Amino acid sequence: MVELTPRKKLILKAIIESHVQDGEPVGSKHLSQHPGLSCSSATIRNEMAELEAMGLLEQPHTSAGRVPTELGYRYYVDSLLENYSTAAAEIQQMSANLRLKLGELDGILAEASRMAAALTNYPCITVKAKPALVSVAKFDGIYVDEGKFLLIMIFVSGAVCTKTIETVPEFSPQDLVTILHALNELLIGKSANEINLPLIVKLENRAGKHSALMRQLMTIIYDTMQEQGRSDLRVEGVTRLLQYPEYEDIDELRNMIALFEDKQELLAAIADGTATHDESDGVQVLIGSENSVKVMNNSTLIYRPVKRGDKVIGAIGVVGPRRMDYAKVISTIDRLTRGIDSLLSGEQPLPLPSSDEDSDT
Amino acid sequence: MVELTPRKKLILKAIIESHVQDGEPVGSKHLSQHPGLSCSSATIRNEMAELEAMGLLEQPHTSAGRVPTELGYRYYVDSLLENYSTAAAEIQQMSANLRLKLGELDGILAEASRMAAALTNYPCITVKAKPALVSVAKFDGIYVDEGKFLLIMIFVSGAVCTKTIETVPEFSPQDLVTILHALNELLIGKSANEINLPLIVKLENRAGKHSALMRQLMTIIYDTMQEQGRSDLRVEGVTRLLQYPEYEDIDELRNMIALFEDKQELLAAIADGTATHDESDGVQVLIGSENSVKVMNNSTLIYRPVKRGDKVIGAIGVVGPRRMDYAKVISTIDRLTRGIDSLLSGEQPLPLPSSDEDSDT
DNA sequence: TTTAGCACTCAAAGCTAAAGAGTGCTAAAA
DNA sequence: TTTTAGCACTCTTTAGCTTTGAGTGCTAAA
Repeated sequence: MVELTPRKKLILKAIIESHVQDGEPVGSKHLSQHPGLSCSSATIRNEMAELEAMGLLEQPHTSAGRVPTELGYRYYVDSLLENYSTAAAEIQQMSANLRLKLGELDGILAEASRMAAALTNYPCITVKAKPALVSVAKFDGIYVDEGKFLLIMIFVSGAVCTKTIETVPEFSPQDLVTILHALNELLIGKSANEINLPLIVKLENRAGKHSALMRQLMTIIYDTMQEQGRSDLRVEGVTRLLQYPEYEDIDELRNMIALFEDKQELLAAIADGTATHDESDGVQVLIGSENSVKVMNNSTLIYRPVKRGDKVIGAIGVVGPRRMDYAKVISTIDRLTRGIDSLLSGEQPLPLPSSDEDSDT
Repeated sequence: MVELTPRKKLILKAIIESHVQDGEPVGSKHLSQHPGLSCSSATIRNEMAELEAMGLLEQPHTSAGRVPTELGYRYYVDSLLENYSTAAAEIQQMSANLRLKLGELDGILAEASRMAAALTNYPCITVKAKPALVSVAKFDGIYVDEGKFLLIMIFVSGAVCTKTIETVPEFSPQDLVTILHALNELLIGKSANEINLPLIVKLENRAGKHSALMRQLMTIIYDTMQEQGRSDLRVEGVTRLLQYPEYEDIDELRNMIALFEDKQELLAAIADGTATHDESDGVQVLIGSENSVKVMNNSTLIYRPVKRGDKVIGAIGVVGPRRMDYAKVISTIDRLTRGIDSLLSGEQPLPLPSSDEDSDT
């Protein structure tokens, strides 16, 4: 993209910011009152015509003002948008909640999702990456009550899962020890699809009179392992879309929601974006058709991977209309995910880089 | 409500069922073709006029067909609706999932909610009642890894909660034993608001060099107890409302969603309904203004309490337009909640009463 | 290079007329 | 006494038409 003259930059920026605020096309007269632009509407019309010729603006129809194109937004995000900063206080306050959830990735992602949605006022999506390999490092158990115990699975990934199991009252603490012994001896290090019939039979034999319980446990363990191994995508706060006139058309809304429910496509879009766009470390901004999903041609997806050490273990992002408050969203996602990165790496305080004057909420 | 003549009953039923299906007002001509009604449209017009005089029907405007009033639906549900029955197979199949979640009330409700929403195609709400008293019966723990352990809280209600705690690597299994000892000695049987400063100080002293950890644990334990003690309302599948033309008006939809997000009002409505309506054991049907929430004047709320033994521990319900497939929804909620009742009481198989010819889906 | 002026375009809003669905009433038929 | 056919009437919906006004592009002068 060629350099623009300073005035063109100013005009483009003003148009985008005005449009982001009220969603209306921006006319030359309105723009001529912008402080910092001391020229007549006619001059601005000329400039706008040129910006349109470059593909940065467009008109919904001849007698309307200008609206940024996808390319316009892209230029804005890449070249015109500096020093975004969020209300650091908000994040800091909420990060306390995050730290409480430490140790459970699911919990962290869920909490972060809620935070991101609340801060940006757009629906938030979280992705949990598929772990390379799922197997249990250790089984443990706690006898709770007559015939009721807690099965604890500690995975090699460090994740911990617990399931409450209810069985017959005759089931004794000693029986639990026996069963845990068997599980630890035969299932450690096995992946879900290595659990085959001979293995199950062997385990049932070890369980003696509680072989029925053992079979039930196998189902539960198998399901839990499957669940651990699945990549997972969640959407939080879909209903926030209702606020934006872009989705007042009920069909647009329905399409979007169908997309959220399908999940596969969204996952693909994110994988896509991560692969193709610049350094896959920073915040990714996919505007309109830049992401491959047709339904999202009028929407923007902004997200950033979450890492533990240097391994990507998920992503957190936000979906909204193309007309989006990019500064705010990018900054929020950036802070939030960086905060999680460092939490996960064990650094204690959530870092709040640089000095912060709050942006508007 | 006075008895209607058989023909009037037939007409009312036909009108409601036709209207439920397509949402359009029903005209006399259309109705005269109904098999079972062998009279002219003029006769039907006379009957309809009388039904309207009784307050069972109304006209959106002079030149439109008739639409059931709230009272009309009420009469239909009370007097005209017999032998509803669901696709039993569907429920049976899904009940397997339910049984897997046994032991965690939250899990059961969540699963049931998903089932109800899927079966009826309306948003489903679940309520967890506020338990009379929350206190921990026993603390337990499992040392997972260097400085990482699982804290297990067994509540007197039988609920079990686990939290993964990450602390300093120096933290040894022996330290865990010490801490559990202290917790069990000082916190058993205490309710959340009995945890005061002297108690905390005592606990921190017991923790020795890990007093910071102990303080962190107190926060977590306190929060968990609070959470256990809260009554809780969740809504699943809000977006299903989009299917129904009643909510095509975006404001109607917004109001509804705001209602779901507020929760207090909905809780009140349910408490209300349980208190005022017939035997509080069966399925409750609150049509339009019968529930006190103004926003729901055009909607219906159908729910039934869930019990363990004879104690109400929650409720599961469905929200949709007044024009609702009452037969199907009532039957689904009834089966589902009865199934859960008996699961919770420890009876093994999910009972599927009576012979079932499937109704349409 | 900038600006004022002016003719032109086109969506949005309002207005009118025609179409159509459904009713209530009356009078005749069963 | 009940049912039915006929008819005038009401009122929404739809389509087409006009008006309004915002915003533009172009031209010519500053």
